[in-house]
Amino acid sequence: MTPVPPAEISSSVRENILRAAAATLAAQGFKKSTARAIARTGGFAPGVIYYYFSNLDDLFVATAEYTSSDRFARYRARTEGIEAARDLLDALRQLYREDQGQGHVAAVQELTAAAVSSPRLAEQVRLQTARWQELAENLIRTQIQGQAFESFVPVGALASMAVGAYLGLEMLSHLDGDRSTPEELFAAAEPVAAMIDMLRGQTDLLTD
Amino acid sequence: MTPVPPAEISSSVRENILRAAAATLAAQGFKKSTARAIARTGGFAPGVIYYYFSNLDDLFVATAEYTSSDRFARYRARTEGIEAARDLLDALRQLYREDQGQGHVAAVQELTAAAVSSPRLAEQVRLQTARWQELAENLIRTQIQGQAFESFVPVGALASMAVGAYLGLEMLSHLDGDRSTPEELFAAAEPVAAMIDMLRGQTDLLTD
DNA sequence: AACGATCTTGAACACCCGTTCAGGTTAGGT
DNA sequence: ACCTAACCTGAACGGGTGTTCAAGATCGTT
Repeated sequence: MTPVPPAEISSSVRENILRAAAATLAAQGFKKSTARAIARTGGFAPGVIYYYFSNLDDLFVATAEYTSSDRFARYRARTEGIEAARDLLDALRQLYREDQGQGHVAAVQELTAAAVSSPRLAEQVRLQTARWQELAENLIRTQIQGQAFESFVPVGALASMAVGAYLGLEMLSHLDGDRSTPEELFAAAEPVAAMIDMLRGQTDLLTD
Repeated sequence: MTPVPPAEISSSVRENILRAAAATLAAQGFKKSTARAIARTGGFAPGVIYYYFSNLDDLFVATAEYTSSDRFARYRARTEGIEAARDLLDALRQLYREDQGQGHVAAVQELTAAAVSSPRLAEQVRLQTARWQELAENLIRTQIQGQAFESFVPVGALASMAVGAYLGLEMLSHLDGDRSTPEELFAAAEPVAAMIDMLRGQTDLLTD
């Protein structure tokens, strides 16, 4: 009777459910992501969800973790240690391109909106957001290290802004049904990156 | 039999429904914003919704227009013509404070997420977003007018970024249940504003 | 005072929801 | 061959959904 799976052990089925949940969220939105809809997407019976998760809320919390961690790991690995702002920008542009159409971006957005009515989900989304915030802070710190303006930059706040801009960018792009490329936005960041690289080492430009 | 109200004429009831819809969206999220829930919030019978709107989708499209236009008008009036970057920042900070807790911000967010499954709603949200984008472009253009770097600035892309950051900021703040103030983010923008004001008129700083 | 147009109500309709669970399937140990 | 534990199925349950509509309320005009 409703046995909990032995945790740890197995299972690709669990992951299959998570993928189906993410895909359904991205394609249909939170309201239409019913147990039946998710099951249809994944090609399994609705009942199986309740073998691996105790209820739908549980599934969505797990989905928030799944869709973000996956992506986070790749972002961290591919940006850590990059020193030139130009290279960092290119890396981000490339990562963004790869994620487009994967559906995880849209899923996160739906889950964020859904968080109003689920404290557990809200907590999970906050947690994931904090990880991104920290990653952004590290990237910014690497960029400005040794710059003349290093001590002027409010890193935490700037990181919040960057994360916000990134989320907003995805939001807007998703609104279009992913019709618009974010290429122009990355292009806009290019002069900034160039300026940062140019200033590197010039220590007395803003001390006046 | 289901007569359409003579348009134009009347009605504060219609607005009352829109307010109730926005409030319910903000407090309960899109999924729980049912006809009955909205009616309970507004203190009217569920049936009345269908006298003023042809269905719930219609109501949400109208709500997207209502919550954004209201706010947009105030933003435009209170920022147009401001020349000093510092003053603009203060105006935005003040406007943001006033809107906090009004619920319109959260409502827009819910509607944006809901747009995946409603083409008409998606179209309306896109339309409102375009208006904000245009406002941002005008503000930026005013700020950089006559600056040394005027010709370097990709105004359109920068405006997209600003709108994205603003949306993202609201998203993050809403996630907290509005526990966190965005004060620190505005603080982060202060050095930037100061720099813009400082550079005003110095025409040959970046021509190298 | 009576009327018609306008507005409001809430019970009723068919339908879909999250969740359960008795039963079926599978696979490995003996 | 048989047993057992794990896994999977989908019909069935009570309850909530969007929407309709007959009936009632309201009110300016006559």
